[in-house]
This record gives sequence, structure tokens and C-alpha cells, in this order.
Amino acid sequence: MPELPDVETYKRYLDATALFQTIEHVRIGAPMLLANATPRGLGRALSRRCFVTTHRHGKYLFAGLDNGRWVVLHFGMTGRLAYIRPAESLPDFTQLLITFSNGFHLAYIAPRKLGRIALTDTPQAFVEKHELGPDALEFERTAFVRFAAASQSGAKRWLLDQKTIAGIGNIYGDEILFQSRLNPRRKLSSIVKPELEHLYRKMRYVLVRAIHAQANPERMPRSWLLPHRRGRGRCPRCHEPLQQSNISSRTTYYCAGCQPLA
DNA sequence: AGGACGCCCTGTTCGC
DNA sequence: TGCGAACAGGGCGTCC
Repeated sequence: MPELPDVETYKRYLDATALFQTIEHVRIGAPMLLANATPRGLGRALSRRCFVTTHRHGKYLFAGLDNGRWVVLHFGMTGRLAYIRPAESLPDFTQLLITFSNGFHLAYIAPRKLGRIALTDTPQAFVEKHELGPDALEFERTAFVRFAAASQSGAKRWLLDQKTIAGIGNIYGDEILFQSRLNPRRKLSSIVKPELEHLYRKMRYVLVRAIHAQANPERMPRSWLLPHRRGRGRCPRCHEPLQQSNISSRTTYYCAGCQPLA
């Protein structure tokens, strides 16, 4: 689930709930999620510290501690955050539970355990180590167009490659291409510059608007592809049945009429 | 080098 | 309705 708009929403949620509170205790439900730390090591790194800031790059959320170190949270396909009252019961599949001195908890919940939890000295170091491209909302228009024009890839693969652009996943990749009226298999090198600039603007619009909707599909325009991608959905623009195919090992929805290959 | 694929997990959805 | 199979919005390692 969590792509850039979801993670940005989690970031704002963490900002609004969990900053400037002393961390009392850390509990790990699934050690396999820890990328470069042991449960004990993570506990030591967080104990008696507090979060003072956050940063997001692509689908990664960074929570900065008061000693300068950072916790990295990646949400895989099913991860989310919840701030829990002292008496409230813990959500199922809580894989990381951070308890503050006021008794509240920050829970990282991930039923499929496909996420990642790590420690890093700086977000920049983590981004470089993982070779992530620029965040989709930080990408400059001229660089975007230049890189796209030079790519031999299909449009969807290119948008989803985190080394090219960080933050776009299957759902929003399909949405951006739908709104740009570009076929997901269309070779980027065959697209003229004004159309690439249009793609860039649509990328920004979709991501910004989805953040505004707090990444909640029910708050997004019905004219979007997103609410129609289940089952045998129809194109919200021309009402023809949507095509469903597999691109880059991901289920891809698009409208053959509105997004022609040629 | 870069693309295709299998795999990591487990809850949900699909199809018979 | 009930069941097993296939699938799910991500990313990594491996192979070619």
C-alpha cells in the first residue's frame, strides 16, 4: 500500500503525535524486519531518547532522534503507524512498539512483514547506500525530462524504478499514466518533450492531490483511475472496461482507448 | 548493464 | 456457502 502519499501521511501523523516524548521502552514483534540492528541494539539506540524531527524520501520515513541518529521506517505493502493511548489495546500485527514515558505508544503495524526498520546516521547516507533517485516531489522538471528522454524503458517501469524516482509504486504509477493518457508500455524515448513535461506535471498533481486526500482513495476524485481498479472496473473517462495486464511483475490497470500505445 | 523472475510473508479475494 | 488457489499497492537477490 504505502507509496509516497501514504508515507507522507504517516510522516505528518508521526509529527502530530509522537515528537518530543521520551522513549521508555521498545518492543520488537518481528526481528526479521530489522535491517541493520538487533532488537537489543535498537532498544539501546532509542531508550531515553526522543524523536525531534522527521524526513521522508520516496517511500521511506526517517524519524530523527535528539542525538542526531535516525530510525528508518519502510512500510512494505501493508505497513502503517498508529498512536495508541495507554489503556487502548494494541493493534494486531504490531511489529515495533515504541512506548513513551507518558504511557502512549507508537505502533508500527505490518501484517505481511514486508517492511524494513533500520538505523542510519543521516537520511542522506541511507538514500545513497540504497541508490535511491530523487524524491518524486523534489525532482526538477528539466532533469526529469532529460532523464526520461534518454531512457529506453517503458513508461511504467521507469516511473516505478526507485533508482530513477523515489516514491512512486504500482497504484500511483498507474494513476499518473492514466491522467497523462500514456500507455504504460510506451517507450519514453518515443515521447516528445512537451508530453514528458505534461507527464511531469501530472506526476506532481497526482501525488500532491493524493497527499491532500491523506492517501485515502475515498477522498480522491471519482474521475481518477484509482477507485476503479478493482475487479472489472470501467474507465471513468470513456466508460470502456479497463485493461488489466502484468507489467514489471505488477498488476497494471489502464484504458486501452484513452492510453493508446502509438 | 539491465531486465525478468522468484521469493520474503500472510490476509483477502477469486473461482470453482 | 465453502474451500483451496491465486493474488496483493514493495524490494531484494539471482540469473541470464
